[in-house]
Amino acid sequence: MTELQLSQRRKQVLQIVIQEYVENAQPVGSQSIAKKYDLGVSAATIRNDLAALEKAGLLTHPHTSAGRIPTDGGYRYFVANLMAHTDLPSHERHMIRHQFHQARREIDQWLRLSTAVLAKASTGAALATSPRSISNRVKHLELIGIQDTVVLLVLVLATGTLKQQLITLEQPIFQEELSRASNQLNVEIAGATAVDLPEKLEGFTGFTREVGELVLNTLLQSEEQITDRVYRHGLAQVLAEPEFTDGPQVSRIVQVFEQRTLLQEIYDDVMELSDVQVMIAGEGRFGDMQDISLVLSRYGVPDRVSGLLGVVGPMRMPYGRTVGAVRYVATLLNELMHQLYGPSR
Amino acid sequence: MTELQLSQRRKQVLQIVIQEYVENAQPVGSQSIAKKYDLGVSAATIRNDLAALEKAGLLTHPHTSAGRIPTDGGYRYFVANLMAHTDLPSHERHMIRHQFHQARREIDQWLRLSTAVLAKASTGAALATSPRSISNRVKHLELIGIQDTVVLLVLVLATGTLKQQLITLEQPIFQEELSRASNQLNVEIAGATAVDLPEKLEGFTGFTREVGELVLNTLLQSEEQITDRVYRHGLAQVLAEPEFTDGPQVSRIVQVFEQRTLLQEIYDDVMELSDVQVMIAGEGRFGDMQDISLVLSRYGVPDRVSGLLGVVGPMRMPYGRTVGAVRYVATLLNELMHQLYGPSR
DNA sequence: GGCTAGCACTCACATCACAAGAGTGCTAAG
DNA sequence: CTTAGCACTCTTGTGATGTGAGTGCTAGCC
Repeated sequence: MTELQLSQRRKQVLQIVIQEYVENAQPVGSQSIAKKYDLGVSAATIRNDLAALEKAGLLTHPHTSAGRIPTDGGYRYFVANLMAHTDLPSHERHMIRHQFHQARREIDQWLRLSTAVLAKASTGAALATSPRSISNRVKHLELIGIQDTVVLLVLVLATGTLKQQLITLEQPIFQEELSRASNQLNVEIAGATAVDLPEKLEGFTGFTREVGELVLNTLLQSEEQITDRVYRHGLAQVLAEPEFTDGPQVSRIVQVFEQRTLLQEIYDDVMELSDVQVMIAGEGRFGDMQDISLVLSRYGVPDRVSGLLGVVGPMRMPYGRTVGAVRYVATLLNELMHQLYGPSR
Repeated sequence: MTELQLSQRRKQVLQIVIQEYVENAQPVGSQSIAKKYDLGVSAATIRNDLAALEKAGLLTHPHTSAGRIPTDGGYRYFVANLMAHTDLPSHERHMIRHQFHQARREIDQWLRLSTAVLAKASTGAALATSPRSISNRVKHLELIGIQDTVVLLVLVLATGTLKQQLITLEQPIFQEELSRASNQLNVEIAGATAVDLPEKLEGFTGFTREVGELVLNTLLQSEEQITDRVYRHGLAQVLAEPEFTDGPQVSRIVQVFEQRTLLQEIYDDVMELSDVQVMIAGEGRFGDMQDISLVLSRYGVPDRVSGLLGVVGPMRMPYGRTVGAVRYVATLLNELMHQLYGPSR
């Protein structure tokens, strides 16, 4: 976006329009601004400002004789230049931190809690993906007979993630045989990454080799796939917002909320930037996201694990507060994850 | 419900009203019935029948001069006495079976697929819980150091389910020590149930004992909690139904769909019966489920594992088809689970 | 040039009246 | 028990009409 030159007052007017509209979901007119805010100028002047802001593409009006509402461009300008960086109030922060420290020390719990907290702190619906490992290493594997011809392969990765995979056999294998295979493999492939693994497997044949290949596959998959799990919370809340009274709108946001593929696509974008990212109406790059905004952040430990965390809501959203909430929860998660996956080992 | 005595024709009329209303979501009047279906009687007669059915509490009309629509009682009568037990058409069955056999052999995959398939085969939104084990046994445990003072406890249950739990320590423990503890415990507690375990732990002290207690807790929890995971699919689809054009309706069904607690409550009910169960408008026992129906089934292996599977939708639902779909998917899951958790071991 | 006051104009929205139509309930007769 | 007939009810759609918020523009003022 080319940087727009706006007079101080016009910036202020834009800010007021957005603030009022976010609050009341009602187009805002020149008079109500003049009356409520003392800008030292008359309604007529504000009217000129509004017209100018509209010409600049930051506002529209739904019909000739209605007040102004922000366009997606208007929100973008606001977020980029005008938005007050509001952190969550400290008592909320403390409450959230407390909740996290009360939770059992499990990633699953943390992420569930994260979405719950985020949904509560924002007006939107919260999303989180389970963390994906970066250049993961095999730490340990275990083969466990479940049925005569069914074996469970449990794979522990260096990041502490578990992967499981069932193997069906042509003929029964005894537990001793399984143990032998797993011991062999454990010695050989401990610490291996997806890159190292293939050559380390060369010596093996038969069942052991087969298991090794499976390990490799799982490893590769865990790095490619965005995640095996998406946490969601608070859809009901966001559907209560006035913009979602008509059908098409509802199905749009529900689809954004439910579709894994979208997250998959957005993932890399968010990973590039370290700060919270605001995506308004799909930023033109993503499908049908009219009137829908995302506030997303990466979380995790650099070069070890990372996931996606954020809020889906209507474009008319309290961005300051939402960004603050997402940032805070992401920071908290970072801290917690750091304790686990910390500096090294 | 006390058994109602209805003439053959009145049953037929009820059936027609339900069928038409399910199809068109429009109140159905006496004339349209007389014209479309050849009952050998005139519209006036049908009018009398409709009035009688209304008196019996099976139908209502939204206002004086509209056609009739079924009440919840009407649907219940229909499901109990009139509904044709329609299995899914065989080509659909084959397609579904095919999809299942293509999926990787993992419970997670199966359940994900189940909800996708169910949503597609019904007009509702599909739900499934991950299976819960009944009187589970410990098969194997593993202690893995993640950080100096962070240990991951991996627990494999006899059913092949994995449980993980992080343990934070006061002071570092070396991997040898961990291995020693896990070996000891493995020997002692393999095959133990939540009932046996306490006495087996008596001999242990210190860290080993601590881990043992954790295992016990996890075991207990896995039998109490409904499940750690709920699979969902197809909310967008069900929200497209005409009954969900207004706000309160939407939030009702979204809540039913999202809330874990409801499933928790219903769980035991469904477990008692072996067949598919239809729950119309909460059957009076469950909260605010006006105009919402559930079609649920148990799945799993008797006395080993079991979970919940079903569809959430509007009361105006093609029950025959939906029941058929749920039953078929449940049967399929049963087969698959049987292969895993089969007769014994 | 920027600001202000005044004023005509526009357009959504609410209200009312009115007609059309679907469907009922009732009555009386077969 | 069934049927035909008919008055009655109530939703739905349409058009007319008024109201009001808000705009856009012009002319004058600092």
